[in-house]
Amino acid sequence: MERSTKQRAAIEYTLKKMGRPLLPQELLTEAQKTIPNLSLATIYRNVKGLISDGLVDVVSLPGETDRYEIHKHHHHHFHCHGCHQVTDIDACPGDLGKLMPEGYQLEKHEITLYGRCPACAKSV
Amino acid sequence: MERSTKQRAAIEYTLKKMGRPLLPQELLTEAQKTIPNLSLATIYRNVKGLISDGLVDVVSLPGETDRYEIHKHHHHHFHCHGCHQVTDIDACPGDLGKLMPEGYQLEKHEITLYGRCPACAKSV
DNA sequence: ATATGTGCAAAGCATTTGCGGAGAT
DNA sequence: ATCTCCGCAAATGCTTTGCACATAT
Repeated sequence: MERSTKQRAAIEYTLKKMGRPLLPQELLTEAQKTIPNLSLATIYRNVKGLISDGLVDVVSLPGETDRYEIHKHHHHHFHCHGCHQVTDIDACPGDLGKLMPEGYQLEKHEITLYGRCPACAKSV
Repeated sequence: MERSTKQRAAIEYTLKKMGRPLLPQELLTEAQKTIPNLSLATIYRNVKGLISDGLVDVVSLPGETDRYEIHKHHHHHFHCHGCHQVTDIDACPGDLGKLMPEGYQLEKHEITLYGRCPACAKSV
């Protein structure tokens, strides 16, 4: 049975407040503003629980440490080559079932876009 | 300047022969059939070099160790929830530029499809 | 001959786990 | 009172690195 602790509440609140994918360390630093001696292990344990509950999603990019963000409606991600920041993309090309080979069942999909954000596009 | 060693050749050859994303350990085991005392460190060092040369691509899936595969024409991946095997998808929805917010520059994209392969679809 | 690549073992990180104590029910 | 959760520190697993030797050029 799941208990509600102030740690769990602070972690969920922080993810909700920030609204973008956060690294475990970013999440820790931010949540420590509320609970000073919060530990990284607790971040990991609670995030795992929040993911099981469908409240949080993992954002995993090649060569990058996994980030976590509060669950939103279906969306995708943009990863800037310049500043490495991850941005939500609230659009989707839709039906990808037509890409599937015969016999394969499609359950979900993820799209990651790479490039440069407006700020980094200028400084090239 | 890059040298051509038998280790590098064996690693490239193995990736080419297998034709699917391989875990470092799988790649090591397979390439050791040619070079028995090949080390994992050499796998990593050479794979990194092959990636820089554009000969190999990283296939990164959430919660999974990165896999490596020989560079092919543009394609995507399907990840089976049942057997965890990764399959190439030789199709692409094309122009995703329309998903981009104003001012963002799109350089490339990756699509990962999740579901069940024919074998695993039956056994549910 | 020389500089780069290799194997081995140790070091680095991100993440997980064991444990005694704190806190929720 | 009980059982789960927390903080801390140690452990784990993947990847990188330092070093002495081997090898391609």
